[in-house]
Amino acid sequence: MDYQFRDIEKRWQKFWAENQTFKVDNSSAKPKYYVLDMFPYPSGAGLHVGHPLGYIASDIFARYKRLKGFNVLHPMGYDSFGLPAEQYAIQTGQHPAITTETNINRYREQLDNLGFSFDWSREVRTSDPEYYKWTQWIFMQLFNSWYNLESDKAESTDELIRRFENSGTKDLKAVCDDDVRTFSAEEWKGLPDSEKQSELLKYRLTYLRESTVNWCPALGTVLANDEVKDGYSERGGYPVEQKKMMQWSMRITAYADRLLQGLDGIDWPDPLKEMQRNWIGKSVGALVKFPLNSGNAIEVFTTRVDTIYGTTFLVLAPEHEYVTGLTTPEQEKEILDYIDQTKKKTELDRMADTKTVSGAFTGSYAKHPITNEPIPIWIADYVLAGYGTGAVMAVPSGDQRDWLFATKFGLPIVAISDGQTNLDKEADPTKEGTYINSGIINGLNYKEATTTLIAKLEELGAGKAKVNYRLRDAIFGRQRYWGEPVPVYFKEGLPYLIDREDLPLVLPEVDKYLPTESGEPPLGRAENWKYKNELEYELSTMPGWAGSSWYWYRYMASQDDRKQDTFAPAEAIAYWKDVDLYIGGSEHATGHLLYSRFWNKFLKDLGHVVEEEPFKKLINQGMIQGRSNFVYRIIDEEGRGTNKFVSNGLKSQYTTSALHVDVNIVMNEILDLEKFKAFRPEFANAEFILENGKYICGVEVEKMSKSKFNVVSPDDIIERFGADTLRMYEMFLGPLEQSKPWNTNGIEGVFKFLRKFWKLFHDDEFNFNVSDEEPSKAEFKALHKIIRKVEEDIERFSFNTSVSSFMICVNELTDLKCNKRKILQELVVVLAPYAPHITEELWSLLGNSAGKLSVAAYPQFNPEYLVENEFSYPVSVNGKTRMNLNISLSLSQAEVEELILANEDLKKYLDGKTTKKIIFVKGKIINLVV
RNA sequence: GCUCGGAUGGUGGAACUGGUAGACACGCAGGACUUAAAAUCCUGUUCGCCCUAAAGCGAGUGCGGGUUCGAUUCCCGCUCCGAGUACCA
Repeated sequence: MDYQFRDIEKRWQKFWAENQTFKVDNSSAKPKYYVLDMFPYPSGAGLHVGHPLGYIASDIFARYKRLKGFNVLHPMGYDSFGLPAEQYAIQTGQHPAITTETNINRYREQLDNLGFSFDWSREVRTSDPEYYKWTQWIFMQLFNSWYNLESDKAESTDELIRRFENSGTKDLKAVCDDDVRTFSAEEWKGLPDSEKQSELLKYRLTYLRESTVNWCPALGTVLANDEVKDGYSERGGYPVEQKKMMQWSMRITAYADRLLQGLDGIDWPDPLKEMQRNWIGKSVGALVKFPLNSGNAIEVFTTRVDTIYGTTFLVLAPEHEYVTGLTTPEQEKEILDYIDQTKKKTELDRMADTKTVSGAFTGSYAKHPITNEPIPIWIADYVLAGYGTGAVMAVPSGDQRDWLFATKFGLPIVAISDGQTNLDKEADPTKEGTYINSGIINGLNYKEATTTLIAKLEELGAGKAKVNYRLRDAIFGRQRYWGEPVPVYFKEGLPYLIDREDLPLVLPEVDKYLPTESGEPPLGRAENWKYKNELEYELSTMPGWAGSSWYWYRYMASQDDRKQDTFAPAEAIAYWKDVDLYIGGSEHATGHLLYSRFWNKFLKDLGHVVEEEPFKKLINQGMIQGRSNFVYRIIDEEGRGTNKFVSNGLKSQYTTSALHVDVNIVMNEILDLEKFKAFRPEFANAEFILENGKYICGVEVEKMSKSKFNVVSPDDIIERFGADTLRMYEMFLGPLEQSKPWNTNGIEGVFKFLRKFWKLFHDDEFNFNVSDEEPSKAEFKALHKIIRKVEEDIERFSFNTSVSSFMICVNELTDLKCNKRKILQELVVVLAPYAPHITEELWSLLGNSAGKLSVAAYPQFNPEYLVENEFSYPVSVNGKTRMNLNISLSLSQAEVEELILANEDLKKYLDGKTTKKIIFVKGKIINLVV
């Protein structure tokens, strides 16, 4: 029979499901390998052809590793809490759980059609109470932990309380809020319980605090920094403003340094690591206090404490809390005007306008901490309230922004190093040279000066070394419905954890998915929803990233394991350890991938998991963009659309308007006219101006979306060509990491390849016909070339080149008319990860036991079949290739040279010149230098 | 501005540590089979010049330089495209 892909694929998908072919055990004599995909949010639109790209790659890799003798964990699940289902619920009143369930079923069907080797018995859904029970449990662990800087890890708050009881805050080194109190053991013991609790909250790794947050009025919720892009919400694109609110936060800053350190040891793409480094934004410097007459001091952060003698003014952010107190009556109008002016600027204005220098003088002075000289205090919007201390010491000779400011306002610019040049034109931040005009550091170099100054400032009590991070603690509450309830209740205004036995705290039913009339989050609508029937629960839910920050551990728990009272049994974690290969998009660089590393480190500190980093190797698959097709409708003189359409190549002769046309009725830019008339019935009688008898469409790359008619569904492709073709074609498109527009042109090449492959096993009448004869040398060579090539390609994730190589191999075997079992059976195994259905079918036709292909042994590469004793050398003269010569590979350089110089054909290229030198690289090239 | 990535035929792309640039596939052109179409198969296909053809000559991997016997690959300078990020003190 001809290659009946529809029948073959359905049959094997059913077989795998019924036999649980890909179910994996938590113990095995084989080495483990964990291949993970970033799990999808099940959106209502279903999968388009771009989504499975990464899944196909990971599935090929997982199947390959199985053949290579690994026990492979390859699971899939759904990140099923999130905004779209809730927005839909607001519009329609339908419970998000129902929408989510429908979408998941649709996703599952589409994924199944692609023939993935997932172990579905381990599926997770973040919105399932049996799953989010453990998300809540982790939240409780964070609540009950603090970060001990001495041991450099998280520890239980019980331990902290014990310390307070024994020695108060003496010698305590902890990551905590700025406003913690110092107290003795006695003082601690004397505190009322409520004050103890409110003090402890300042140390907890998840805490409630009044802070400035990103508030999105349209979504009615706060957002984390990574959910805001250019002042708009990432989801929906609504404006975001700053607002002070009481909010749950995660003390991720405690892990800033470990998050940075950990990047060095993991195999991730460099751009992604760089993004995380920038996001964490570590800068090493010093905190310096400039005393005020009032007895207070202005604290600044600087990375260049060595330039302190060059400080000629201080600049505060307009929002700085001291501004009002420092403004003198004479300057009051100017300052108020300036603050007013900056307030009017939106975030976007401020970003766009970085050229204009502006500011205002407060009229007050601070004292230089070392020289005691008066330093004028200015305000300017180039200093940001949210970074460092919101104040800087301005050193115009060393910092370009300070230089511009000083030049504009006529403030002095003092050189501080003999290495500085051109100070009349610009600042010179050099660290070369020795210091001048710099008191105690005159004559010293950069390193000496820094050490000396820090020691001096510490002695004076005026400063200390300090590492500053750009990373902020992550806001953890969302004023939304469709998320995990926070397992917290309130008593006298203070938060307390619910009992562990009460987990999961199930999301209550509400009448509407909107805030209450008094502005409370939707959970405020739940009736009779009280802890122990009397105490208020927290009404915020957790953000989208909560459930995805630990999900890879839940996959380690088998269905049986999930009956136990743990998120994953210790033995399972000890066996699977971490993810060996993680494939997903780079858009999660500063969100999911950072939070996951944070929670992983935290769970490691508490001894629940074994590895410091969760994802050993990570690959970002490229985004598949849409590729839109257009038809051109001719516009008449009155500007109205006519019933005529002109082909792309002739459109310049007319006035036209471009209309999107469904890409699925266009092949190689040629429009199927009959299908077009069916697609747009109002143009059923349209006339078409053709070129060469064809209507050629225009092309543009855009985002894939329904409104642009450029969505290509995997279901349609599978119906026409089969899943094996789709899998191989997606790989064939180009390097995995590269973004590219989807283009179905060319898929037939892959389909033809699979048919050709099928034909190797069949005679002209399509009878199965495989011979047991001994293969020829050429046949062995073709096979072993592909064995080696595919192995090399998979190891370096170059899937597109292996598809080409398969084509070459099958072309060669077709030319050789090879139908030898010894060759074909091994080829079936090598191709199996890419095209699992057709290979399963042929594997069983070859008489092997059904379904065992996925654990067959990967063929052993034998280099002997590739040994050549002759090579056709390109012979070039002065680097220009002139001819090819077959020469035995056993000859020495001297023998080859002799042969070359004796060659008559070559003489005409030498043009009578003498050969100066012969370059001979064995098996590569011969080059004559004349 | 800074950081990172990229630029190769009509198209997607290949060339892994410097060694025959354009593999593989699409498209296109021509041909075979067929009453015809579809399917399949065969031939050609970087560009330019010369040419009935065979063959030959020249240019060629964004641009300009450099290193080298030899550069798509390494170095320096630039242009354009994409991503991230931003008065970060």
